[in-house]
Amino acid sequence: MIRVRFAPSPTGNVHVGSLRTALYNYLFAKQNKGTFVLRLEDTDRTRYQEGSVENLLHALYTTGVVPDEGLQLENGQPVENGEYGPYIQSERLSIYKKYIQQLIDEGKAYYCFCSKERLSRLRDEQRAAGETPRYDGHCRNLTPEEVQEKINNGEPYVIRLKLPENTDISFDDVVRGKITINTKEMDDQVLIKEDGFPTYHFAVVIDDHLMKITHVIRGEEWLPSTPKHVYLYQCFGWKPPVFVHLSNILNDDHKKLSKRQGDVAVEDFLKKGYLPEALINFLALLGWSPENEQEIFSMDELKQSFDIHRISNSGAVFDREKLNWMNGQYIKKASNEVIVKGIKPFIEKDSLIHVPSDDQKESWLQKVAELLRDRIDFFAQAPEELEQLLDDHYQIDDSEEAQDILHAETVPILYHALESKIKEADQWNADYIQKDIIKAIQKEHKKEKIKGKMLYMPIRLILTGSMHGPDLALIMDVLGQETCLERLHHFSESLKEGK
RNA sequence: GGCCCCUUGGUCAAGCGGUUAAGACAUCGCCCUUUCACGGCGACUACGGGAGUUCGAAUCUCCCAGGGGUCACCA
Repeated sequence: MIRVRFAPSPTGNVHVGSLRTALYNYLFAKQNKGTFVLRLEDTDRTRYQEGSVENLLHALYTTGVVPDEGLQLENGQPVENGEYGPYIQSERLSIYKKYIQQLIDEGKAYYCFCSKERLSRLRDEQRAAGETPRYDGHCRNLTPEEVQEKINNGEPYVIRLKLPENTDISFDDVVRGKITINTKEMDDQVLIKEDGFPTYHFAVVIDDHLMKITHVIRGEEWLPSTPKHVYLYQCFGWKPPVFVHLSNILNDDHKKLSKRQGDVAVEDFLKKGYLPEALINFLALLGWSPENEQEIFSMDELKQSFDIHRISNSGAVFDREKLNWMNGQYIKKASNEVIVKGIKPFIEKDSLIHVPSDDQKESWLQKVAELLRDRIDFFAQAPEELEQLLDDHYQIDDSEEAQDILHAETVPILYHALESKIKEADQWNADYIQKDIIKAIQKEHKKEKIKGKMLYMPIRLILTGSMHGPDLALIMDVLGQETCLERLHHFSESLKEGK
């Protein structure tokens, strides 16, 4: 039975890199009918940030990376479910206590009373001497009596792992292969901190074992410390899990993806109007590739195709352009409801866009959604795409080409025809506008040769101010009968003033 | 600096000893179209360097270079 886990710290928003790690765990579990556990690693109380658990759960649930066990959401509230709990490390202190005692009794861990000041001085000296900073083993060989005395005196202490000297420790990583590191290169890692909390290195081993985790899929920053974890498994006589270390997601400059260069939190992308499905699809392909050439994957398809053996071993640059393209693909295929829901808040927030009153709002939004679906990559782009069309203070393109079109001799004829057609229109929809207004004008003015570019372009310029834009009938529909007339008159006024 | 990992076009990447070295994004061009967008077609660009092994190497080995990660009582 496959059991995997995602074990973040509650230190803020969920990074897209973390989401990818969670996703890979989730996909691997699902395709093997396994269990995806969510555990909270909150052993550093100083870094805890209010609201991060809610944020975490929200990100996971809206993207569909839903845990089967551990921390879950029920009626909008975080709860813990499962038989291997608690799933929050700060609630497991007594468990760690039991296992650390075993290590001490067996001489595999020891008390250390060195002050942080001494340690820091030691590191500085070592660094200055060009050495790798390491603990010098000062407290490694204290007698039980000495230890007891110091404890009785109330001296603060930590508990360190007693590493064997000059011993190779190896393990197999699914994406990297066999990795061997000698204990000479390792430190007597602190297992229990002065405050009694375990460090990550200790808690992760105890919890993964107790929770029967079979595969540890995590970021590559853990690769160098994995031998410590492997050694701990050996100390307890436990079978280590299979390790899968994922390469980092990088910025354009090939540094670790960071806040400096734009959004990195899942929430940021959701807020900008990226679809969760698209984000998941994009992240899945960032570091994993399918056997065939498929690009667009639903979550179900990912569950089918995902393969931990096809995870790539080099860092991947987070290409926002490609994310945009992919999200655009999802928007094109989305239902009108999804698009309306997505664009609505952005449009309502934009003061330049005149949104019709409530009774017409919904149908208007439907039309706008149809107009935008092929034109935006994510919903936050909706306003800028609409502004040039719907802003009351729009300016008519003053380029030579545009002005030439507007001053063609057929324009006055076209103007009057258009005005009367709009006035007498007894209905208003794209179909009617196309057939009974635009095409009708073309038919009725064959002899003046009002057709093609000289038909569409002046109307477009007069009504939108721009030579570019969506299908004319669609725009006029969205603009509305009244606004079209207003703009028509506004144009004729400006013409009179200009002359 | 020590240790570990990585290295195919600008980006994501396929490739597992013999290929014209896929595909996608981006870029550019053409087509479609009233315009823009969408879509279609096409072009452009890649095996970090050097030694081996081999009849043959992007694929195997070694060295070098570059990049990244890590060296906390943070995860």
